[in-house]
Parts: sequence; C-alpha cells; structure tokens
Amino acid sequence: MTGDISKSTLQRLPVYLAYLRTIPPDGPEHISATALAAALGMGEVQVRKDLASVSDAGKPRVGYRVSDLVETLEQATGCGNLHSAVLVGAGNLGRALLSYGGFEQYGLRILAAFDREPLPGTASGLKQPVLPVSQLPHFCREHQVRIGILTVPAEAAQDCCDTLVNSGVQAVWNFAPVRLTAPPEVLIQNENMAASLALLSHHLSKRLTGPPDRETGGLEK
Amino acid sequence: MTGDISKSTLQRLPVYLAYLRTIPPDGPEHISATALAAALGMGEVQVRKDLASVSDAGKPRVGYRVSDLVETLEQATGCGNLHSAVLVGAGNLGRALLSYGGFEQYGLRILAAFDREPLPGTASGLKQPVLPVSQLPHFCREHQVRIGILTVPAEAAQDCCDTLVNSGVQAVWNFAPVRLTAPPEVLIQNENMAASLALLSHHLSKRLTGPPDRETGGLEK
DNA sequence: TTTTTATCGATATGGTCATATCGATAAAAA
DNA sequence: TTTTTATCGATATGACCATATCGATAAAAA
Repeated sequence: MTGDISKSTLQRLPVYLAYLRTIPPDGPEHISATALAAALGMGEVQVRKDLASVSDAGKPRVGYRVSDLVETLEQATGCGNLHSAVLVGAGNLGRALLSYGGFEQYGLRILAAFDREPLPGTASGLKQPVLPVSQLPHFCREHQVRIGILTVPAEAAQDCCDTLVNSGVQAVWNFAPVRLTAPPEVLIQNENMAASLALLSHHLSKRLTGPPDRETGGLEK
Repeated sequence: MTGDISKSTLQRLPVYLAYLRTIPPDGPEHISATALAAALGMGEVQVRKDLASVSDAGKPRVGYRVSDLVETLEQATGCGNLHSAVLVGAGNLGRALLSYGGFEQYGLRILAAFDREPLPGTASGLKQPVLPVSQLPHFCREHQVRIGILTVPAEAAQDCCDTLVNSGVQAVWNFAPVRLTAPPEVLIQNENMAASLALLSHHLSKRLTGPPDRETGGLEK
C-alpha cells in the first residue's frame, strides 16, 4: 500500500485478479492469501507480500474481502480503464494479435493497424482497418492513442518506435527482437516470443544430449 | 563456455542471433561485443558476458568470427533443430498463434491443435487440423511431440497440462494466467500477456494521475 | 473471560543478475 | 622491435527479488 510496486509483483497481480473474478457472487465473501496461493499453486508468502503492496485491508483469520480486493487490483494494474492502442506491422504476427479479441478483458482496445502496404477496406477480414503508416501520427493524436504495439521486422522496429513516440504514444509493446531506445518517460515493454522459445528449445536439447545424472530440476521454483 | 547458461542470458541469445543473421555474407568477417551492443542498444558488458558464457573464441581487437558465432548461438539456443509441438485450445488466441507461421524460424513446428470442440477437416481455414482432445495422447506419442502450447482458459489449464505431461511432453508453453504444477523434469514456460499489459496500463495510469515532478524513468535500464 | 488458532505484516537471509572496474592480450602503429 | 590501443575475460559491488521465520492480531473456541 506504499505506492511503489515492484515490477515482478505488478506482473503477478493480473493472475490474482483473473482468479478472483471467477469467484461467483454467492461464493465466500472473504479470501485469505493462503487460500489464494493454494488455488494458484504459488508460494503463500509471495502472495501475501504482493497483496500487502497494494492493500492493507487484510485481517487476521479472515483474509481480504473479495469484492474490495478485486477493485483494489483493478486500480493498481490499471486494467479497469480501457486504453486505446494501435498496432504497427500487419504481418503474420500482427494479424494474429488483431484477430485475438482477448485484450479488451485486460483494458486494451486496438483501434487500427498500420502497415507499409495497407489493405483496402475490409479486405483483410479483420474488424480493424489496416491503414498506411503515413496516417499514423494524425490518427494517434486524433484518438488520443497512448499505446503502440510493434509487430514489424527487427530492422524497422526502431524507426516505427520513433514514429509512435513522436505521435504522442507513451508506452510501446515491442514484439520485435531488438532493444529499442526511447525517451525515459516512454515505457518499452518487450514481449520476446523468441526468447521464450529459446528457453524451451534449450531445455529439450539439454535432455536430448543426455542428462548426466539425476536432474535437479529447480526451474519455476 | 562453461555449460551453465543463466536464464536471462539464454533469453537474450536469440536477439544476438537474429541480428547476426542479418549481416550479409559479403559483410565484415568479425564482430566485437562492443559493436553488437551498439547495434542493439544494449550494455557493452552484458553482451560480452553473455557471449562469454557460450564461446571463448573472442579475440582482443577483432572480436568474434560472425559465422562461428552464429553456429555457436544456434547450438546453445537449440534453434537449430526443429521441434514438434501441439497446441491445446483453439480459441481466439490459439487460432491466432496457429495462423502465425513465424515460429518455424526459431525451431518450432506446430503439427496440430486440439480442442474440446474439434473442427471437421479444413473448416477452420488453418493448415493444421483441429482434433478432439481425446486423440491427444496417441498423437503425441506417435509424432514424438515434446512441446505443448497451452491456450485454454485458466480453469482448464492444469487438466490439459497433466494430459500433455502424461503424453510424454517435456516442455509446456503456458499462455493461461495460472501457475501450473508439473514434475520437475518438465519445463513450464509462462507467457503471460496479461502480465505485460499490466505493466503498460500501470505506466499509463501513473502518468495520468499526475507525475509528481520530474519522472526519473529508470525502466528497461 | 480466557485460550486457542489462522492469518497478517515485518524482518532477515540467500540467490540471481546487471553494472562497473581492471588486468590481460593480440593486432596495429610507430 | 617497441609502443599503442581496442577488445576480451574476470572480479567486485549493489540492486532486486524469492523464501523463510517470527511476532502481532483478531476471530473462534473453551
């Protein structure tokens, strides 16, 4: 409840929120950090510490009021208000994310996509229009867009990022495998699928080349 | 070059690899960690340390042989060999990932999808078939599938994970907002889009409620 | 009322990782 | 040959984070 939430904590809050939302209205009125941890397969202390960083309404022997906690978490994560976003790069990945509607649930609405080669009208089969990049700055300002999603090739990423920043965007969700440079007030959030794949592949390769002896495991632990 | 590569390092290696692959054959034969860092906008020391953990072929004043480094990185990340995967949960996100073909570039081939409600034939418009979950175990064993991609709702995730593990899968890429429990020899890699979104939303909310004074920034730094 | 107990919140410890600093080395220059 | 210099590899420091431990508290039981 201090105002400074650690990055790791902030990334776990949506998990709690998603679970709490599944509790029916006629369910238990209160929930403890212990119960939450058990339900999510997490450490009891970590959950308690995470919750303590956003709320001090926890009471011994009863826990937190579910409805209050949901509200608190929505405010802390910002998932309550809906933010407008644009997507740059309507390639395979870009179109995949566009067709996935699940982001609204977490407060993100993608208004339009932009590409070097725009698609006329609804030729794309998508709900959102695919416009030429030249219209990006005007569009962002007119619709007060503050989030940009980057799904362009690595070579084009920095250029597009600059365009977004110059158009008033304050946070960039970057799917390209590059580190982007931007003014400090602009948040660059990297979502590197290739990075995750590397972890998977490495794990498999390790097991293929032969585990020397008893694997100690110890991951995700 | 010691054999123990840290998780964080392993996640950055694909970034280096992607960049090195863009260097044309008639380009420079060698590259230094300094140059790589500058090109990717990263810290010089971090790049050098990462490379040192997979190779000791760096020579003062010249750096690394590009072709050798590419090969080394491909081996370390395991992106060289192609791994077979199945996807469970053909909802919006699942279909989006299926239609995105870019994973093969990083060594992942999705053979088929599974769902409670399978789609007959090519009715889905996808290249891969969408089969009933009941066929999952048989399919995995027959095709030696070692990677499972989970794009089911949170409630169903643990069940599906268990099925995958029982079918011989050794690594699970989990897109559901839950912590999965699995035997230690099975790698659970969480790709929590909601977590990333929370970071973005929080950043925007912070800026909306009024930055007290000069923002110190300090993120991604 | 007194005792018990489940839970919270705080402090302490250890591990992982990023950054800074420095000596060692090999190519280039003098 | 000797000197210079760019780069490598190693060590040291500090930040962040996860886990363990413990006293405090309020509801329930006795």
